[in-house]
Amino acid sequence: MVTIRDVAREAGVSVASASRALNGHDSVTPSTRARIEAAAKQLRYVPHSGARSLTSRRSDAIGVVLPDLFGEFFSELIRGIDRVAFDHGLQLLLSNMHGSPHEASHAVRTMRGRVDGLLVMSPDVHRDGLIDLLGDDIPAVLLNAREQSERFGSVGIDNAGAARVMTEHLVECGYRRIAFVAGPRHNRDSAERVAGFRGAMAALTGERDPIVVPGDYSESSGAEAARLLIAGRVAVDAIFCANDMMAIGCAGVLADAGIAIGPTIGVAGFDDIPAAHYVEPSLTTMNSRIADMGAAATEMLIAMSRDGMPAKAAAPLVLEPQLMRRKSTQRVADHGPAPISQSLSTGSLS
Amino acid sequence: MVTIRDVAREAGVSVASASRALNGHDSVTPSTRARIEAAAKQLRYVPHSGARSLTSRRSDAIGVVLPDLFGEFFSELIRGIDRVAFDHGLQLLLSNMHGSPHEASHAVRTMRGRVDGLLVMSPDVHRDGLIDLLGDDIPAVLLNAREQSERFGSVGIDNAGAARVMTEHLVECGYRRIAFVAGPRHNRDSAERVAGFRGAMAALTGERDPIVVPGDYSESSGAEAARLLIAGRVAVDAIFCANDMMAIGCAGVLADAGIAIGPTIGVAGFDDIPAAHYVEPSLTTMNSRIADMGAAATEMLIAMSRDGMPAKAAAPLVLEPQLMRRKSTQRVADHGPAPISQSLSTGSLS
DNA sequence: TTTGTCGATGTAACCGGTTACATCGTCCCA
DNA sequence: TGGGACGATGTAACCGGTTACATCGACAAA
Repeated sequence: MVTIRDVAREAGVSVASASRALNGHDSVTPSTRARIEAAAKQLRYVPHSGARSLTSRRSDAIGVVLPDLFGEFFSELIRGIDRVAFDHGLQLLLSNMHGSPHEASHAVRTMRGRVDGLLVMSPDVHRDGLIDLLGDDIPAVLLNAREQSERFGSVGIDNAGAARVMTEHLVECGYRRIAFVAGPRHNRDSAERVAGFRGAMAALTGERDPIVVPGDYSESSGAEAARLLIAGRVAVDAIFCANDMMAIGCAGVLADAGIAIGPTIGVAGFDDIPAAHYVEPSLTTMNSRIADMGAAATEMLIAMSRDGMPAKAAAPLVLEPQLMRRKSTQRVADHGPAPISQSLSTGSLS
Repeated sequence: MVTIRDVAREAGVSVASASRALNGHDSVTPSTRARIEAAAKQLRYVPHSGARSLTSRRSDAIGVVLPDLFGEFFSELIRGIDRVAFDHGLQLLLSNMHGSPHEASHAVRTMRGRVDGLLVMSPDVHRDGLIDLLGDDIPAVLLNAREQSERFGSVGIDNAGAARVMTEHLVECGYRRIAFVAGPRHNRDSAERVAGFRGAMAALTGERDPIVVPGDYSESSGAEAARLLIAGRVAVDAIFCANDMMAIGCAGVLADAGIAIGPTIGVAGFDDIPAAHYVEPSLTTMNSRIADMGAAATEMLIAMSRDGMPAKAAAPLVLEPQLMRRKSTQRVADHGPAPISQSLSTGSLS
């Protein structure tokens, strides 16, 4: 491995001069600089960033600790984080805690000293024991956690508000007997969505105890919920699922049962994953703005580390999801663009 | 920031003893060890991994350099990489080169000294000038690149073979006049898929110059291709697209034109992104096994670094995509499960 | 009691950079 | 011609760990 001392020796100068020349400092004679650069090139010298960040006390990297690598959610989040991080020349050190508190603390520990800041998405920072692992010496932003603290930044989405917006939309469309399919029992997001739904139902329809079916965010649990409603002969004219995958599973079962989705029973999801756009009929849902959340959290982290330590966290940021109206809550069927004359296409294409 | 010297002072021992105790070495008296651990806990000491890896010459992290954060592709790849990396206790340092050779070399340079190995997905390592940045001192595995070298490992998928398999499937289904929609002009994967398609067509149908329409992997370019074929009154009974997004765009236009997808015109894609499963009719495609590719590359990288440097690369690995038969190439309509009696469902649900 | 051994602990060098401070030579001005 | 100022370069300390080697003390054997 070639070090800066090798370069210095080759160029016949001291390491200090080599360092200065390679970092573009001004107090170096053009000729020495040229000699040093030539030596570096010839030896294929590449600086050791680890060693550099030891003295400079900056790593130009931020750590990202995620509970799991959920499909859509994960990639959207990373995309948003990357967008901002890239603009600031930061790299991403990724850690998947695989849902285990032990792994979570391991991840945070090994990130110490190699990142300038931490983006942590943990269902529960207390339960995971992260709360005092996140020291005062490095800024941290919590994602989607309801942790109010002076020490951390925090970015999340307004689940309750979004559920209210969707419920209003359903009522506006004319649906009245609305059932909700919940996510995993201890999932905070899901609980907030249920609460928002309940509140809106009480306010809008007077129904104080609407039907809430349990689910677990999986497509199959959504299907199961639909079967349950059908088998129980429950009087329902719309189903609002706590996420899109369950809504898709739900819609599949309804369609197989010959029920017109939209006209007969409205179906709505939450998250706006790409598939929501592609299913037939397309799914009305709340866009969670996951990428925006990642981007906003990264901005906040950068701002915090600029302000110096111990960082004073900015006010928690809460993003409002957006309603995406699609066909699954449309009471009158939309037939789309008029088809090109059948005779023309069959005549020419087959 | 609390260092190991603080811990040592607090416990009344030397840094050497502190280091030994905290790393579980055996030559430490139980009582001293206890004193040191107590001090560490009290001071909330967390070791500085950057400093540690400077001496130990291991970082327990691997660098991942990607051309861009494509949606499905990216998340699948990361998932596969993470699966293996996690099993080996490795972290992932991610870099997005945003399609720019300059960024690519910057990424590789800054990773020097903070990772034990590199996973590089670069359209062209030569053009990007990465070829001699990837020194001999750190193992590297190239993803999806046709670079034959002793110095690097390499993992890719058999694009040509997969295109052949799909073409055979289409012919077996009874389609004869098959058009291909290509990806971006300089994309190597796309070129290989075209070549596989051409070869198979010549062998199976005798057609030496099948129609190949240009595209760019986007949904809209697939739609455009379909419009082109319709407008040109081209005699075609199946369309094979170089990726799924184009196939989805293509199918959309055909459906709007009133053409039955499957019975009248078969449509096939490539990659098997989740949406392929959800579109109606579901899309026949080749599963690229992206996650497997990431996992295999990571395994190879780990094996290389275990063998010591300069690493001798293993033989290049080429994965065979799998055919996913779905409805878009089904000549007879499949009506799915018999619907539950309409009277029952409407009677109970609305 | 002396000496040799061995285990626990301390000292200091080292990993590969950066940088404060010292040194040296040149040039300018009195 | 001598002294001061300044710019280029070198020396060495430092970042926070690890570890080879030295040291020290206790204990056993002679």
